[in-house]
Amino acid sequence: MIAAHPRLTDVAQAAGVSVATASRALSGRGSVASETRDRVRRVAADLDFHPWAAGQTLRTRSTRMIGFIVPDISSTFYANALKGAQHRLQAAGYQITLMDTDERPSREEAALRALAAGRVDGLILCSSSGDGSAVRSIERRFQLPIVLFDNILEGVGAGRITLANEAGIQLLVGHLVEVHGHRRIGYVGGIESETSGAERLAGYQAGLRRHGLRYDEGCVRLGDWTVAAGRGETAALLELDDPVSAIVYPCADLALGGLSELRARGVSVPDEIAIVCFDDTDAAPLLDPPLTVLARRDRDIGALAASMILRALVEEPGEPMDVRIPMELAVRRSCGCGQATTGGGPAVGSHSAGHGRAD
Amino acid sequence: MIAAHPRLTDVAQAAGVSVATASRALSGRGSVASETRDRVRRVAADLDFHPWAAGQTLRTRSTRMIGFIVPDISSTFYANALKGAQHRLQAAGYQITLMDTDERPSREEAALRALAAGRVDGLILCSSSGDGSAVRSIERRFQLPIVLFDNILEGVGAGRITLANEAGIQLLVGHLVEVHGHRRIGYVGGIESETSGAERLAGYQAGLRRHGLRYDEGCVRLGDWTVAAGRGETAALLELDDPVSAIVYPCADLALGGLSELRARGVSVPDEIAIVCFDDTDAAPLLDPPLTVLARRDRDIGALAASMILRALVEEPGEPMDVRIPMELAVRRSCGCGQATTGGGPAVGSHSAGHGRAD
DNA sequence: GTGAAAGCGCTAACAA
DNA sequence: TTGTTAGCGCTTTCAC
Repeated sequence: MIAAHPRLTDVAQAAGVSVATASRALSGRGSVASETRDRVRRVAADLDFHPWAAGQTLRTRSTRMIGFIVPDISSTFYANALKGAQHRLQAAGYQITLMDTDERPSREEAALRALAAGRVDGLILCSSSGDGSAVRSIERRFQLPIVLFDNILEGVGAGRITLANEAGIQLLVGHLVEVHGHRRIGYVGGIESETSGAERLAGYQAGLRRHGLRYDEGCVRLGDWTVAAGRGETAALLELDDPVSAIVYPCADLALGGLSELRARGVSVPDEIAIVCFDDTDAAPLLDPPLTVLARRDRDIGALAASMILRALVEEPGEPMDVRIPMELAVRRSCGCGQATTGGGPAVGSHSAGHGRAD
Repeated sequence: MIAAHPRLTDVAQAAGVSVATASRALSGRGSVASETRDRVRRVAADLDFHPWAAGQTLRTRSTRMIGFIVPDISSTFYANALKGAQHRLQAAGYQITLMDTDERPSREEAALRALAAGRVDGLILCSSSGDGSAVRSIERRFQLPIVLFDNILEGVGAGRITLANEAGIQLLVGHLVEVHGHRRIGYVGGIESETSGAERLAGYQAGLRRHGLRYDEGCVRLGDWTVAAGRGETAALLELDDPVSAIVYPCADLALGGLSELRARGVSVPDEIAIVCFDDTDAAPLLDPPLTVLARRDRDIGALAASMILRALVEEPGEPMDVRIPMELAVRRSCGCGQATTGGGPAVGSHSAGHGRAD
């Protein structure tokens, strides 16, 4: 229930003009005598008038809302991306309606439908589904600009932003091989329902190939993208007859679980087993040992998604813009590097992967 | 820009009824012949009709949106609370507009004004401001139900939820004194602009008092609520002539910074200095040593806030409901306890503090 | 049980 | 430059 606040008619009346003039005076569109405009604005300020969104939306067909759909807002990557996006959108007069899908494709689709039905002007979608058909139909149906973020779906999106998943993992594998001489490297990943998971696994394979190492299916364990799975799959990897000397984790939770399992078993990291991780987090430099990861600027990435949406909102639907976010090595100690910083600021290495724009 | 989807008139026309009947058939309010109702609903489904929010809002004065204002959504506490709140609100047909204020009171006020102007039906506010006057004026002005969450502001709020800050910290201090025999305990906190910070500091003081320990101002360091400040203030604490043997941290970031500083200086935790922390996080059990903290059910707390808002939305504005969330010890190793789990599930101790409801 | 019509607050086309 | 007016999509009286 929304209660009485001053309406445009109240402002108009108090200023002794018509609502049309009041509207023009406040919006700046159309011509108004500067004297009148000032008077109307003064009155509006006195009355603490704010135009009622529903009226504007009904008339202009714009909600000034952008939907942001994420699998899990408690992931720092999405949270920081959201902050970056919000910052930019707010500057452009937009607000964010957030939907957390708990990684469930069914909820994602429900979120999509709920928002598409006139609640938002555009959508930033971090899909956790592998199936783009729902998105495609909604994009067509509602002619709604959708920016795909983190995970790509085939044939959809007014813009797409992805991390350099494959190149990033190759960077990690390369570091393990070239700097530390590992020859048998394991991979504990999540089941790849979406592109980013698949690309990371592909990066692992390509990394091995590039360094002339044999790809052994037994060294790859895929489960959920959770701490618990990280623990379990790492345990499974340790049972191997011919054990690995290093493990690559494509996400923070898996690495946390893996590290916990290794510690529980008394396996020394990085002396007995080295580990590296795709995601950086606040805690990563403070773990024991500090985690070697890939660094990126989460907030900027979110801001970029926001810019893409804003662009799609004003421009004709041209070619979808495809951006790959490059990754950089943040070398710490879990890879075996000796005297790297234990502090917070990621010690960013000199290698970098990915390129600014593809397509 | 929102594009053409079917309107209620389209549904009505296709079903051969008036818009009024179509509206009644779909909403279930008013009487419609069951045959007619079924026909209309079938047609609506065929057309994939979704009522356009702005029209409903304009007419009913309800947006079915709840604003959620947080200082920092990348904090897992707020993120999980949001998830809990969203879950409950969605079930009641509401969505969430999120505003992250980056801990800036000016942004908080801007968020408040932006949302109050007809964009939301109610507000869940995690304030980072100590001043309730802006909130009070908005609450009055717009007659908007506001649930205060985590931080309390004087004389405002249709409902208030706080953690048992004081009792929780006392639990931590009590554990350090009773179980581990510490007599000189430091506190590295944030500058208390809001109630929860002040209550935690008060809990520290009360904890000392209860155990007959002298309160020494020199053992208390207050800075920002950040990792960097945790590092700096911990360093300052270590410079003391008469050093402390344990440190209490009232939030996760401060503890992370503190732990990092201690490690950098080669101070062994918990042998030389024991530490405990108010906040639990995913990483806490995986740090070295695993952090002894207070456990709580973040999602449930968010769901509770949502319930309060929903209640305020339907009921007359009765007495504001005041709830304190009790805290429990999750004993790990940073306090000096020996063989506690290193794994993920918090090893919840038997003590608990706080009570279900105050007022 | 159903339809006609009014009106929520706002903007924009048109007239003056 | 300003006012009059229509109408966005929906719900809800009020007649029938």
